[in-house]
Amino acid sequence: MYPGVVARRRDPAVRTQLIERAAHMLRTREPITLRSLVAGTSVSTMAIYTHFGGMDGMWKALRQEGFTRLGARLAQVTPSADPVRDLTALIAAYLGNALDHPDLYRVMFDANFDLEDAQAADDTLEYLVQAAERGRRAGRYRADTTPLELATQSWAVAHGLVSLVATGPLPRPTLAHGPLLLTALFTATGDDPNRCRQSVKQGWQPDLTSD
Amino acid sequence: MYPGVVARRRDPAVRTQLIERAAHMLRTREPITLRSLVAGTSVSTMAIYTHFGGMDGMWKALRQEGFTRLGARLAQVTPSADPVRDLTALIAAYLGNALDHPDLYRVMFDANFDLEDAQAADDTLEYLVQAAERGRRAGRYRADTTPLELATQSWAVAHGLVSLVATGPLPRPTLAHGPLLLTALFTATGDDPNRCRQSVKQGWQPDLTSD
DNA sequence: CATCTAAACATAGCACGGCTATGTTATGTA
DNA sequence: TACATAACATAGCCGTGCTATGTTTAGATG
Repeated sequence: MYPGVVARRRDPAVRTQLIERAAHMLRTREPITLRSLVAGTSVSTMAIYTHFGGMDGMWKALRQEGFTRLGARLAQVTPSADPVRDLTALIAAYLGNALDHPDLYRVMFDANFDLEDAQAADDTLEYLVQAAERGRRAGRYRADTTPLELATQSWAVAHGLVSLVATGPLPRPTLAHGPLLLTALFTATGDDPNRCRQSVKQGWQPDLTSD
Repeated sequence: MYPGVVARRRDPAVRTQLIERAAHMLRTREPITLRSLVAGTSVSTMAIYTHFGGMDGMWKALRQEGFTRLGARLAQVTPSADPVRDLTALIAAYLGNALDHPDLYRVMFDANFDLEDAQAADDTLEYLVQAAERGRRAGRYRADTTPLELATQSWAVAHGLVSLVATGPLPRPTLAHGPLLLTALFTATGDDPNRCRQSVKQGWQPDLTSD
């Protein structure tokens, strides 16, 4: 009788509000439960089910949000004429993000790593790949290492260091090993040692108060 | 009247049984809850409280167990005349352990990293420190890097790589970057490039079917 | 060996967690 | 304006960790 009839649309603002509140509760170390999350908002517990399908979906969306924020932070790194400096700066930004939001960082790598949009993780890696690609074109790396490989290796080093510090047993000064590790990696990939040290030194400014 | 009286002692076998069952449930992906853990055993839920003080204490003990197993695996690495080979072999064993028991590995680095005995984590690190120390004495490394620093750096690299593979988004073949990363690190610390490559190649045999 | 103490142990029930069933309301098309 | 549909509110279910309480048992003492 009314064939093309379409019902009430869900309000995207509710979804955003819930994710932002969850991120804030994570930051302030409040336990995030179905009821505590909706408490203080104008919506009921059912909102979590209509917008996320349950708490699992909410955590998934929160992981997604973490990658989005990381991507935004990496985007703030302005490319220069020195790709090695840039790649270092990207890694430093990665560390800064993890240190500023350790709980969110941990959530990002939780539970089977299922994201709503797996592309989001690839997109952040792409920042590193791009810098590596420019480094390869600039002749700073040997051709037998692909940009993706170098980006992945840089990521592994950064993740290992920062996760052991931000959510692990190592003390914060351990981060000072970052430049040495990156220099070791870049040099092993073909960059000139002295030039590499310079580039890494210039790029290594982990801004720990941005967001 | 009976001043020095001592009451019934708790049975250590119960504690061991519960931890082993928890480890097994972790391996078989069964959800570990207070009730599901004691189900199938002859003990009641109260046993978790007398032996661990609650589920938190049980997880803590399980983390401890993880480090104990890791230590046992590292102990299987027999030292040779080549300390760089040995350090590489230790890292390979570390990776093998994490890949064999990814869930236990994740638990080990969960939640504020509080262990029953913080020494256990240091003890496993000590294996790496010892190898690094022997490497320094053999003149393979410069004196401006302490054995603890080199061990920590090796750990960070290994942890970053294996956690992104075992419980993260990277595919398993990514582990093949291990030798390159270690060679880069050891070379940057002063080892001769060719000799280092040899040592790493000899040490890199991640036995993934032990335990 | 009998006795008494204290802790291990079992049982029952609490508060809170995620989730679902069901009723109500708002939205947008016809 | 009428109606179909899905967003939304409410209430209650089951499973969770935990605690209160009663019972049992190991073991030192005399």
